[in-house]
Amino acid sequence: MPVQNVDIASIFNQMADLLEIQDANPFRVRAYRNAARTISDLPRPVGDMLADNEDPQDLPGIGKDLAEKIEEIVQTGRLAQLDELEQEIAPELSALMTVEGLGPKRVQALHAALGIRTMDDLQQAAEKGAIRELGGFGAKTEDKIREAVKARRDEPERLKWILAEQRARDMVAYLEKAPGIQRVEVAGSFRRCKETVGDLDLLVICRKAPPVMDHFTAHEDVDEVVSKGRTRSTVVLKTGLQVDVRVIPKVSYGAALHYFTGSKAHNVAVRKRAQGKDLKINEYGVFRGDERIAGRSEEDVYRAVDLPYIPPELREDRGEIEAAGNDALPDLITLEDMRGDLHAHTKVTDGKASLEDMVASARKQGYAYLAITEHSKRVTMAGGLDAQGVAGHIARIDRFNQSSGDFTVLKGMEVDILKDGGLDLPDEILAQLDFRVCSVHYHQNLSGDRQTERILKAMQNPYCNIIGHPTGRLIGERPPYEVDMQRIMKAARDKGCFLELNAHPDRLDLNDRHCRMARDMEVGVVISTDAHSTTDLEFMRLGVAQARRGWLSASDVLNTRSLEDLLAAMKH
DNA sequence: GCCGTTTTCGGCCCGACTGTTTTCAGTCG
Repeated sequence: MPVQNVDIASIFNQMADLLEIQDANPFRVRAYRNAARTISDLPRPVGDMLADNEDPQDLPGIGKDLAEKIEEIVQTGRLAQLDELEQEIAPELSALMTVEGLGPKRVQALHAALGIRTMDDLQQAAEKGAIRELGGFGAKTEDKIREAVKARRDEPERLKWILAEQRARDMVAYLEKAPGIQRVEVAGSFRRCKETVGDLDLLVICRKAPPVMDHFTAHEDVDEVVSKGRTRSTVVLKTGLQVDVRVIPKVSYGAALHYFTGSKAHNVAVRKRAQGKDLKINEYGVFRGDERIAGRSEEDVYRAVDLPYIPPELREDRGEIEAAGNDALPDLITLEDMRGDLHAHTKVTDGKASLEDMVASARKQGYAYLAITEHSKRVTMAGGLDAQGVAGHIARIDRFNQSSGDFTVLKGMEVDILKDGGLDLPDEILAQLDFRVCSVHYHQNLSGDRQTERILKAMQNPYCNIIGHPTGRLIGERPPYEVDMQRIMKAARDKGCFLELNAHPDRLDLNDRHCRMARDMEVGVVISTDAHSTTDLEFMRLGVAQARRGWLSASDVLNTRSLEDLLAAMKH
């Protein structure tokens, strides 16, 4: 089993945890954490990069030492220095730091004074009342630790973005009813449109803060008030979702929005840039000495450090600051750029709506075309079509298009990629369609090599236009297939095949890094919703958000083009 | 441990809230 990037990242994070407990140089600790983040952000396995003679030292935050450690991990699967460190410090201690309110110092203190190593030790000590006796700890801290250990057992998953959106809307509507409220905005990873959201960060402009804080913490769904201050409060809802509210003055609005939108890594990089110009950035503004020189809008903040506005979706410290500095930010795709949807089902197979209703919904989206891509016969559970079924499908759409005016329904199929890489319908049938989306549905747990070969084989077929949901992952439920995306993309580019960004909220597959990779490798992307109902077509906005996170412009995405250009591009 | 448009050494982002501290350390984001 080759070493995955997550394995390297996890070893570096473990190093950071243990060094931190050991009270090592905090910047050294940070170096390990930064490296872990860099590695897990990479679109392809580090092992492959090494095999291709790429130097890890070219990566940001990776120097000579860490590059050697990476090589060691790739070759041996372990890091000798971590093994040594684990002789000095009990490795289980790092897990204790995941308890809310426990950081390296307290974990070390608990270990030294009470011999606490495991979560069970911690719980027992808290129940016995042993912790409150320790210097620096008290009754309240002990209570919090006891509660935190308990709460940790059923820690909530990160919410899919679309669910976070619902919660955010509810909370914004509630806060808008607070006395003296002037403006409420959602920041954080939600605003950056990350595929999952861990907590909600809400910013508030109001006349007086205390009544807003009272209103907020009195919400009927609040399970626990974690903290409540003059300008900042945190609660946990009964659903387990954490919500932070911060009250900010108007003159600081832009600086605060920037600050609380993050990502943390992006903010650190921007503040560092500010330092170089003798400026200081915090959530209240941009300061030269004591003088506030910017902060009312985010544009002001960026302008103060000589940068153009950077859209939230790009703020991950993945090169956007450098690109902005060089005036090389991508002109990001928008929902308005989309001219049609290329993956949808009707009730002929497993969809819920008729062709007519799907078209009506697509027209409402402002589209010029919609592809109906029914399942093929192998997907029996969905009532997939055989050759005869496809003939009926084609006839139905031809008939519909005769009276559809300026709107066109495209004849597509979602063709199953069989275990051996063959397609689930004969070529002479496939030839009668406008285009084909080819997807893996079964045998999802083949080895990485076999899965990759399978998809490459499918792409050999001249009728394969689009690879549907290329990694098969279901967010939070099913991991991606083990495919070598580098090879898939290379082949897609060579064969003029497109990769789907499936916009369904459970999938969002390609992910953001894959989109970025497609852009860099000049592979065409389509954004499709895989709609099974009329309302599913609205998932397009999630797909577009993901594409923006992956730096895609309209020109990178096939279904921003006119029908003529689209069909021409499919012929290869 | 990384890094360099004043640097190969000496820096490394910044502030709110809490609890136990009587002036601040720890944690968090």
